[in-house]
Amino acid sequence: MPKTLKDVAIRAGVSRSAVSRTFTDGASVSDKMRRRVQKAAAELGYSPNALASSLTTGRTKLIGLVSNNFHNPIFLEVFDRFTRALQEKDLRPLLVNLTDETDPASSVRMLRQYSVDGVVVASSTLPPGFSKAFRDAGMPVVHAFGRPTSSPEVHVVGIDNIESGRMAARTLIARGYGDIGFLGGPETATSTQDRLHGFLAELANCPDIRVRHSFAEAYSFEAGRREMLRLLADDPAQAYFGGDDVLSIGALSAIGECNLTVPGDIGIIGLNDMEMAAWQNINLTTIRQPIRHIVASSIELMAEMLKDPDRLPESRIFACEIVERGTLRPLKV
Amino acid sequence: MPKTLKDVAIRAGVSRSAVSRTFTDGASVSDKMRRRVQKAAAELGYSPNALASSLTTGRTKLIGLVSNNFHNPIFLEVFDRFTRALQEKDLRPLLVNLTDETDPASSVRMLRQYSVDGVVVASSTLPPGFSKAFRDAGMPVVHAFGRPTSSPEVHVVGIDNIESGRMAARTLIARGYGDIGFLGGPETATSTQDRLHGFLAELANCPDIRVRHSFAEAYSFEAGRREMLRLLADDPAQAYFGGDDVLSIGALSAIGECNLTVPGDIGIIGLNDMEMAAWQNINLTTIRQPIRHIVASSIELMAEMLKDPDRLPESRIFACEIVERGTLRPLKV
DNA sequence: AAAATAATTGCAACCGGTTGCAAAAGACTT
DNA sequence: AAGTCTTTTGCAACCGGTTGCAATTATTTT
Repeated sequence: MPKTLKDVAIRAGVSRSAVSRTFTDGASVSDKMRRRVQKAAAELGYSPNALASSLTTGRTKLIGLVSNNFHNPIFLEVFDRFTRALQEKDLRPLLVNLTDETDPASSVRMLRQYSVDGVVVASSTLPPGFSKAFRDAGMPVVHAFGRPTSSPEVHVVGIDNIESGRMAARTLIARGYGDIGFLGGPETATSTQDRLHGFLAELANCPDIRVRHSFAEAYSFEAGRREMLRLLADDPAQAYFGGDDVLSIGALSAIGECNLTVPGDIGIIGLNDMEMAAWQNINLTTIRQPIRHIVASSIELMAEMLKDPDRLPESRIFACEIVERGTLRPLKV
Repeated sequence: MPKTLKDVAIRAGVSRSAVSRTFTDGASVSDKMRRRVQKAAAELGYSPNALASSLTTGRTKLIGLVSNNFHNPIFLEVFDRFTRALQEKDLRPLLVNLTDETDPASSVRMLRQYSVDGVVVASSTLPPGFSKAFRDAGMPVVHAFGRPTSSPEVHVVGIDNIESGRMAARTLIARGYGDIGFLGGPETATSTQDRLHGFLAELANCPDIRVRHSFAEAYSFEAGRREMLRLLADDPAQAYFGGDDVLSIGALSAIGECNLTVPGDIGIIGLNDMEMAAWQNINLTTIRQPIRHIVASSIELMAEMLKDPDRLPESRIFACEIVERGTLRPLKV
């Protein structure tokens, strides 16, 4: 049913190459020819088949967007930004939802079958080896929200989680808390590990502050809530650094359920600054992760890779900042 | 770099057709041949190019997943379900984020260029004509969360919004509210219109109940909050049917900001029953939209269309149910 | 106005697969 | 062992485009 190059060529009474050329920019076509072809194409309602052309050009403009974070509301923002950024660059997101069952090899195979031009992995919980699998299969990869290192094996864009852990610790120290907890996300996530590491390192200078840490099973409301309930049942700390915002909101809920107040009885600081954190009935003090910059930079990097696939892997690190709201006691003066 | 059919053929010492046949099921190949080819393929790390094959078979297994709801957290659940359901059926979601700027024609063109096998439109706010544009371009379409009608022009899967409006009204009546408001989503959305219609129809039987209605600009926290603040500033009703859950949560926030209590001073009932509605610190009474069934049914329908593209358009309507939580006063006994 | 140069066009091969058809190979009869 | 019926295999054309190359046409130069 859909019209082809040939149909247009016949209608315009020219060669197929001529038609092809009017639809590929940079090709040599006279204005007269172009107009003639465009007229015929318009009459037929022709639009070129991107997949067929990919066969010869070797480019599909398809980008695999791979994530396992379909339960953290912040990722709706992330997907929104990624899809828009890709669309603006005339690229198309082929979405891959990594469930617990999917094995890495099969998603690699799948994306290869569709000859995606590149892969964006968006996750702070996937093991680092994961994105390497794509690279090893010869695809340009950018790991957004990954763990930046000084000698990265794939491109990584994200924040310095160690530093953000320190930042959280400093914030809590400055507010005079003497008994502080780290309520982390899943223990296996690099983001959790790094944040804890920085957190403890900063507090190592403060021998008079009591510090403990534990982990929730996921970056989720329910996991945060459950872990906080557990903590509350037995001698909780005065303030916690929650693994991320949604987890912290779960913790807030737990605190409320126990009829304790925030920040009166317990303080919380989250991480991400998702839209919800600013909701007036949540009003979470948090560390802002500059999502828009991370996404924009990831896509920019991807665009660079498409031009030069041999570009050396690089880490791009963005700074975080404290967003002061209502879940920590005020700064001591 | 990636290996081709030909490479495998040479390595196995057979014809290209033979290789092709071992990778298409239902083709005639002897076991001996199949094993031989598979061995060669494995040695080379070959995997067939889905796009090239789509050229001759006319099927890409690509499904356009089109939405404009990238700001409503419920859609993360929706995307999660859709992507998984598609993956299970060996279909790939090509995500299209409809922003205010994108015109329908361009997304139609885009999806045609990628020869998607079908299009799933997931939105309760898009005008009905939108999905028709895809159908007119010859693609199988399912509009999930659309407006079901008795003579649909495309397949529609969703709830009966008129009935859900009635259900909300009945619920509020049963609780003895004498002054009731409809705090709708965007006025142009079919879902808003239908819900209001049902709501008013049901209340038409109760002349002694005062009824008013107004609209928020979007199904969003901020829009709900703003509209509720406006309403609170001047003689608010006793209870409201909020356009959807996020919007209702925004309204709850506004109520809290004015130091009023829920359900003491004002009652709220939402619609959707998104995960967040069950969060203990929100605890929103709402009408559950059976998302999982809507999604599953949409994909099922899409699969049917792929088999029989001439299938007549049908509406599939799912029932909603009240989820009783803490934002309405208890039922009178 | 002829020669030299540049821009445009069509031919034909190719991208990586699939598939109808006829030839070749196997399996079964008798 | 020859003859018949199936199954398997390869050939070659095709899917809808792109592109190097040579031929053609237009433009400039002298």
